[in-house]
Amino acid sequence: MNKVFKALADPTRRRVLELLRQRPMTAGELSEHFEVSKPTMSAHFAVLREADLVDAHKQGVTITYRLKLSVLEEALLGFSQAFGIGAAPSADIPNIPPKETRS
Amino acid sequence: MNKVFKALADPTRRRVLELLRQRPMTAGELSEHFEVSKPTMSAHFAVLREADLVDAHKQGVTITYRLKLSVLEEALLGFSQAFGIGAAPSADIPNIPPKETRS
DNA sequence: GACATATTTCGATGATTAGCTAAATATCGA
DNA sequence: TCGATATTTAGCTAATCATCGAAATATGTC
Repeated sequence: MNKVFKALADPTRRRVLELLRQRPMTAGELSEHFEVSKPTMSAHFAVLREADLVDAHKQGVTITYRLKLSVLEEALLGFSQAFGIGAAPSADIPNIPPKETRS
Repeated sequence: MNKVFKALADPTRRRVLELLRQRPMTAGELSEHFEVSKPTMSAHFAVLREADLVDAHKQGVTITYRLKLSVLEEALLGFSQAFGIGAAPSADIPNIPPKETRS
């Protein structure tokens, strides 16, 4: 789960995931959406793979990346529920009323 | 939103947020839960403030940090919804006053 | 086999980050 | 005012990170 959050920390990688939400795409196809070099994109893909957020499927000379939505979902939902955010079985977690002060 | 994800990328900071989920705590009180130095913790607090995930309320010599749940919620839920995850919006989460830490 | 294509690995670089100790700042109580 | 306490700022180091160009790897085509 730490790796997932580390992976989500970079805007490029979050954008890659959003692109993959629509359909699987090849590395080159994904790269076209960004202005960074292909080695850099490749490194981003490696981080996403390492976090198990995508899987890579090689067909011939191309590599197709596919979003592993369940992994993203589990991490995000799991974390959210620890805070009582989102769809959650009503947990007995006390919350603090907002107060909006700053020094 | 980028700052929020950057802030969430560090396990210490995620843990701080989870501690603050229960009740507001002072910087020193929070620091006791970790094995890093206080200046290091102070830097983590600064990142969380910068991401607007907490706010700081100075009372006398101590500074009390409080989780801004709505900001966390908005970021997490917003991102989740881009993926169709965790569709259900947070119902009523009971707002229970903090355990009195005598001032 | 030679060549083009898709992608990764290598090696380097500059930026950011987490960590530390020491020092500064601010507040409180005597 | 002095000393204790809480927290931050300053200055530093080591590690991690995003990025690049060049080279390597693998595949398909002629």
